[in-house]
Amino acid sequence: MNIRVRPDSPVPIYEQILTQAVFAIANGDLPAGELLPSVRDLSAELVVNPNTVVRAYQELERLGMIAARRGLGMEVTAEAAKISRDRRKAIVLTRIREALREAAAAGLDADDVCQLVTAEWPKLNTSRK
Amino acid sequence: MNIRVRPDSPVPIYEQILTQAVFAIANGDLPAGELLPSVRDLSAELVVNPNTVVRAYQELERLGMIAARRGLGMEVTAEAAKISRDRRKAIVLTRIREALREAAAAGLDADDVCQLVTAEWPKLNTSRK
Amino acid sequence: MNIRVRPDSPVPIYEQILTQAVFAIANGDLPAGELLPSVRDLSAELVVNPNTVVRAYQELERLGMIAARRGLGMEVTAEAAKISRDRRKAIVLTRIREALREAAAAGLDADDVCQLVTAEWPKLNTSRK
Amino acid sequence: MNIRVRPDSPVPIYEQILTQAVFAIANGDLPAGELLPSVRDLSAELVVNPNTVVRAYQELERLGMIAARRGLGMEVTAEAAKISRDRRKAIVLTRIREALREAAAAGLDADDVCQLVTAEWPKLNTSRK
DNA sequence: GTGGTCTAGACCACG
DNA sequence: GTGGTCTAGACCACA
Repeated sequence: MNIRVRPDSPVPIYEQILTQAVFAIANGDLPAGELLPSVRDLSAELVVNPNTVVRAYQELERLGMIAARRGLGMEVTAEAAKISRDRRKAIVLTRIREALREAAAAGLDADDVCQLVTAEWPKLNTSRK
Repeated sequence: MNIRVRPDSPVPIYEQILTQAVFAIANGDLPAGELLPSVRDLSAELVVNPNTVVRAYQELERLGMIAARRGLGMEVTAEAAKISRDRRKAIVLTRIREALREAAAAGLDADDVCQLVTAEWPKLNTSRK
Repeated sequence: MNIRVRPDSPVPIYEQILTQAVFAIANGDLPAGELLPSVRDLSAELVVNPNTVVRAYQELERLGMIAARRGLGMEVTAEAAKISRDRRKAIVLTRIREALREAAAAGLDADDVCQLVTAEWPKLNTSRK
Repeated sequence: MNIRVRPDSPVPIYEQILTQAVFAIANGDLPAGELLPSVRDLSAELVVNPNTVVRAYQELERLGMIAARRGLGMEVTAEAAKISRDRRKAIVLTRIREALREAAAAGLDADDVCQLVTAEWPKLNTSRK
């Protein structure tokens, strides 16, 4: 899964796991039918309490992206890819709206923001190719 | 002050007050020497716990933007304008960077984001004219 | 709230709390704007671990029936009544479908089931008036 | 045996096998003296863990409906027909009582439920003709 | 005071 | 082995 967790981040660990799993599914790294790493394995790998992983998995299950196969583990569902892409889009839209609201309150206009965006973009060290 | 608080926002109420005060000072709405409304008055106006206002004021004091005038109240300092503009810039930059990081993780590029910005901008119902 | 929990029931405690809260809201016992008992109070009253109550509350929050008021507690939302009634209906439909499927597998027909229903109904000691 | 298993059902797989075996015996599809399919064969046919079939068979044995014939397999007992009919009745009654209890809690009355039953019945895609 | 998160460790049903 | 539930108790931010 290649999930990495920053325990000192303000964003909850279970949410970090959740988000990275959503993106992994959206990217096709976790195809439908694949079994997720077991709660115990992943918690050991991330050096995190099993319950924290459980919570992330439960959220994924609630979103319909994974389903429990009793005695086997959690399986990526057929609809997971679509759901994950929708959710990813929603996450981005929400964050951008929040940022815009604050930018507007700061007295910036749309052009200012676009300039900021194009200026800041290259500074991001993302995993994009 | 014309501060408006959204109690159901994910951002803490004290931080909403803080941010709007910073912006008000940066815009010149609160010139140096001006007295802030008393904790009691503002908390009553915002229908908010007085402790919440106290915390916002403490933060402003810590930032050097207001100072206590014994027996009178909290006064906007001479350096407040400069400090507030720096901080305003930092706040907006931070938020935008966060949004960009997630947008990049979702596979968008700079153009996509600018399109989003210009599309979303008019939908904001801010207090700007 | 008048919630009662049977710790030895096969249905999870958090789900018992959840279901009874849903019904309480649907019945109007918990009007919109009302604050739920605090996690600590309810857990003490039910002689149950606070986390168990937390889980039930989180589920209610996810359903949009309650919302956290920071520092105050959990508040019944305006839409809670409608949501709870919908959910209550869905719960009943699901259970009846499951029972019917088994009844059909047992070789009963619709008339047999209706006879069973009218025969069993008076034996229920419910809280209905 | 014509047993069909739904792995994603909330009811445990071993219990699905058990119930359907009980019903098969009650219907006379499995007369006394008949040999059940071997654990190995049935688990292969149902694409299910052999231990799951073992557990279902153990339960049937515990109920006195089948008995081990050393070297041959599991045989339907003489008393199986009577036992199975009693149990079938109990199973259906239990499920219906559970559904009724919830329907009552939701404020429905006996007529409402009967209407639901006759409305839902044709929608079942059972193996019945 | 409130809820939110996390850890540690237990027991259970299921396969 | 798997996940599901529960307990006990800790620390934090917020009001």
